Amino acid sequence: MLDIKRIRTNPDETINGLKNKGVDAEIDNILEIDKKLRQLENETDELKHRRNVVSKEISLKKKNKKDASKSISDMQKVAKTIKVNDNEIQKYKNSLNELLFNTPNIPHRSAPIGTSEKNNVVVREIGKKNEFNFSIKDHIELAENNSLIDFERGAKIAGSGFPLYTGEGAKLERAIINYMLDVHTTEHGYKEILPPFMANIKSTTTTGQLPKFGDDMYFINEDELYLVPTAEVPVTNIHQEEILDVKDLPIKYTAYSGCFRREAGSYGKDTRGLQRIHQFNKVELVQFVHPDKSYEVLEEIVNNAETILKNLKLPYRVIELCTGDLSFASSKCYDIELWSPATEKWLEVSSCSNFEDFQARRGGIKFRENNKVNFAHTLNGSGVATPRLMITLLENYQRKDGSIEIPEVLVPYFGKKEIRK
RNA sequence: GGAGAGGUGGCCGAGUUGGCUGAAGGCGGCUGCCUGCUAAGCAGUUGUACGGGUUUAAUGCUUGUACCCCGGGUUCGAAUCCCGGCCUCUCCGCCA
Repeated sequence: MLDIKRIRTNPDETINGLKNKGVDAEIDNILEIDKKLRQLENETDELKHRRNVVSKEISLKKKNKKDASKSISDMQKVAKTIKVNDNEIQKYKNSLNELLFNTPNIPHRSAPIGTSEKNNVVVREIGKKNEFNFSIKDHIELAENNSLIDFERGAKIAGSGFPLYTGEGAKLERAIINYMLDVHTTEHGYKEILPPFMANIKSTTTTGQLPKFGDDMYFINEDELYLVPTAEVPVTNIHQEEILDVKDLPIKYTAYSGCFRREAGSYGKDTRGLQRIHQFNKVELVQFVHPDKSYEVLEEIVNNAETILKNLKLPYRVIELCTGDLSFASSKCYDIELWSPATEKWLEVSSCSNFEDFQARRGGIKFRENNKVNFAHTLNGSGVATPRLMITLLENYQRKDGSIEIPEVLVPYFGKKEIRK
């Protein structure tokens, strides 16, 4: 959520920033409601002040056995006006909030200006694309030939987009998750979290999925709970409505979670195999930081995710998203993409964002420094999501005979050096 | 799912015949005094949000309103009374 005071004092900054994101914000409307709201609040505060004063007088009069009926009848009228005004104020507040909660974050000055992913910038490309001297198979064939994933039975159980990992496939998935968590906790200093896989309306509003993107999530009607689309949601909300001590910053959490996404409206896109699925596993990195540090920390988070890919010796590249491609809540974002040799495409496995105080305002995540309270900055990044990692791992580590080599760092976790049928 | 208890400031904990309680008391925190250092002691101070006025380079000062789980209601006036909801705990049932 944007700071209403900032919009008030510098509306052009907001308008231009949002324009870069491709959004026509209703700033005029926001300012008008804000003005009316404050005016009415002032009037009503004065009435309430009078009521408080006179009520004390009434109390005294009664104590001294004096007649208070005139004051009481006066205050009856005042009370009525207050009630009417309070209702009106609530209406203004509701519409102001609706506007503010639906207004996206402003891009950071350093984000490249552009309208679509075509304007994204490749920051660096690491690792060499493998050269194969045989005709390679794609991940689906590799997974099915080696009995790692049973897509058909997964679909039987829950529908397409719900892969069923079996045998060594299940074990490899688990090895990857464990490996990533270990690196982030022991080498990068994150505290491990295993969060709830469902979150309520307030929590999903904090991170920005609600109110606009509710349709992307699975919703349990009876309990008013969303299945988490990412661990970002539960983990960012750990400190919802808290005032942290500046000494405790930065707070660094890493969390494994299942991720559930309806992917509505993307039928027909990347539907084969693991590319775009409804349930997947991800290890997430979340940090709560001092506002002065958040852009430094964004680079740190990208590096943390890259470490995993470097150690796995998979070729990847880092993309800086242009303003038009930034998500609703983020000010600046890097994507990391892995190279899939079978499809000859780059596949996104991580998205690292700085939200500045956007989520913190929605969720009331603050910190105290020198007796002053301020909003923290929140960031997160995938470290990383498993499905496309699995795709590129299988494809890059396949051998001519159809077997799959296990990357060195995963061997202790997987227990074997190769998968061979 | 059934029965009961309860939700007060950073924490503990008073306050439920409605008014003088933003909230006693204690702990913790901060400031000053004291002290060779530490501890103890003494004095003061100590919530958040949103406004108004004044002021500064940053800041500060002052004033108002709201907040005792959330939302309604009664009343001139509610932490205190009434209704609805949420959450926590205990017991029973069910269950991985």
